[in-house]
Amino acid sequence: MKGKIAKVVFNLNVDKEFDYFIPESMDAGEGFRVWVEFNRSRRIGLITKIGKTSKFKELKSVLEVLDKKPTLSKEHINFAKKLREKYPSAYGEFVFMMIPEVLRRRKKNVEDIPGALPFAKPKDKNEIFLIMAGNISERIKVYKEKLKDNLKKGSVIICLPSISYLDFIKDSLTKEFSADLVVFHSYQKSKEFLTNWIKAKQGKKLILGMRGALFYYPLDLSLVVIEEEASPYYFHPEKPYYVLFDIAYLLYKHKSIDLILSTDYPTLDVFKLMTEEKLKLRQKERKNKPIEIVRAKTIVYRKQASGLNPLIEELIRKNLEEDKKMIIFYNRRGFCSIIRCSSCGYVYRCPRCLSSLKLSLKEEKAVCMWCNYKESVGSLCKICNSGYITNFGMGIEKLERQLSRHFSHVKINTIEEAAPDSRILLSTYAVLDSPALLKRTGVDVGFVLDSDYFLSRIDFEASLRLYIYLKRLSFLVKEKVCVFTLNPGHYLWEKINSPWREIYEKEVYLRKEASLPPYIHLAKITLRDNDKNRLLKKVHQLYNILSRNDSLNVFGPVEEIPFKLRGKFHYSLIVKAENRSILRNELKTKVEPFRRGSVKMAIVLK
DNA sequence: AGCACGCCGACT
DNA sequence: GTCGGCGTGCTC
Repeated sequence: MKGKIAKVVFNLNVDKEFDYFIPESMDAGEGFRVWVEFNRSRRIGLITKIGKTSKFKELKSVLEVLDKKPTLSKEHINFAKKLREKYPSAYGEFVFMMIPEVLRRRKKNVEDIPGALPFAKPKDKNEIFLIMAGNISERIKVYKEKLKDNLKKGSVIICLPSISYLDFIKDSLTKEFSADLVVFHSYQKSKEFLTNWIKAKQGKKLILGMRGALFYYPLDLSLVVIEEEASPYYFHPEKPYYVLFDIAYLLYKHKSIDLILSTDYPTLDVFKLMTEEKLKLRQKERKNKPIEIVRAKTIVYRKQASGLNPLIEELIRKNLEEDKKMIIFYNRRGFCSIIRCSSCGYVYRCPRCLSSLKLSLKEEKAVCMWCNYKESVGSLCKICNSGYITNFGMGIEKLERQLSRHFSHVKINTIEEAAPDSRILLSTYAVLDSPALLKRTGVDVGFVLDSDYFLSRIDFEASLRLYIYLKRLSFLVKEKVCVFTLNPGHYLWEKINSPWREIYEKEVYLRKEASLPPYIHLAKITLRDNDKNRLLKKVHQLYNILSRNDSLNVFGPVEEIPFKLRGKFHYSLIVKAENRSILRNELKTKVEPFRRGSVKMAIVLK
């Protein structure tokens, strides 16, 4: 067929362009959204290309052109194509990632989409910087000048791990920058988001957003900053999967932008880039306080009596005498780990997650730590009605109570309830993911009671994560950190107070020896479904399909933690490959077609 | 993503 | 026989 032919993509898991005939009367080109008939229904497509011929004999006509000016520029369409080549998702899915939600689905005309900006002039030289300092304010000081320079030339995007960082960074930047600020986040109303998107297109903007913001980059983009570069939020496990750093790196390569990775401690991948001299390090001196490793025979409990470990008790007493303020880390929320009837043995479990419920004293209820299901617990068993409900295991609320008994003259609280006169605070590790709260409360000494919680996990990233947590803590305390461990021979402890590079070098060496990222590529595929047998059948099928490829190493299936969440069971397969494009092709051709029926899938790429 | 088509086991 | 779940293929 001949005439003016539009190559159209859809927001579907179909990695193809479809040809449509553009009637003479219509004005449409690359980047325009169109309303077309597709497989017995009507939907929005986006024109990626205009052609003169099609190998199809009968083409359907474009029903309506939805834009007066292109929604996406040619550059954006090409960028979607690059992403398609890198990741297993479809062309159209990436194309539609780049336009706001309102323009994706509804048949909605937008009158005032401004025309595309001209291409930004490629820079003569562009660079990657790794900025390392203990907190965001310090890091902003380091890259502030770079930010100003780049804003003179074009737009800058700062990516944040989560919305909790937004207000802080907005405040600290607006004081210093007169540039127009645009904020993107997924809680914005669609109309507001669209307005911001249009505003960002006009150029020379300072754009703040989460991981998704990079997909909406303006054509004059000059610099991308990734704040908290090591945050797990930057690995997007749902469709379309991507790793934020990869996308920023693609922009660095093909668009010649500058890239700033800002963090207290980097991912191992970024460290590897550093050793290969592919980036420049700007490091601010940090005064980390010493970390002491204390060998413990039992943690928290004394073997027999239900009392505190005498070692810990003694340390706390000593520090109280010296008028020190302390924080104690113990990674179990709630009061206990199991609630059981001592008469019939019934254990309170979450009906949706299969996990045992924990007692929460504040709410006087049994709570599921995974899905927040709550249930009242009386003093009598709800099954046999004959008695004693007892609880087992240690949670921070129980620890708080025990400490209060031992040291009744001082104020002891969890960190969320910290008061100015609290002498001992209790916390889980979660607070170290955004340590602002900890910084505000200010403590002298930190105790880490269950470091082994991390070291015993079958997770190749767990020990580096523990290292980062401990270092963060040692940066925030005024005096020192005491870490209790049952495992004093662990390699982490040898160099815990050495310069950070040494532990990273050791970790890199171990990863190389064990064939783990960043030396190989890894995908963790998690399947979920409410029918356990159907799910198991599926996951074994997938295992068999993937095992046939000799260039892949497939492990599993393993039960995820939590195994059952909100009624859905979770199984994972780990796939390792030396070659990234082989892995990508297998995910695209073997794993993606598997995404059918009720079984749902998430993939984390490393 | 939807939707049709076709295969196979269950059941009035 | 025929109803329905589910695997497979297709959409310009």
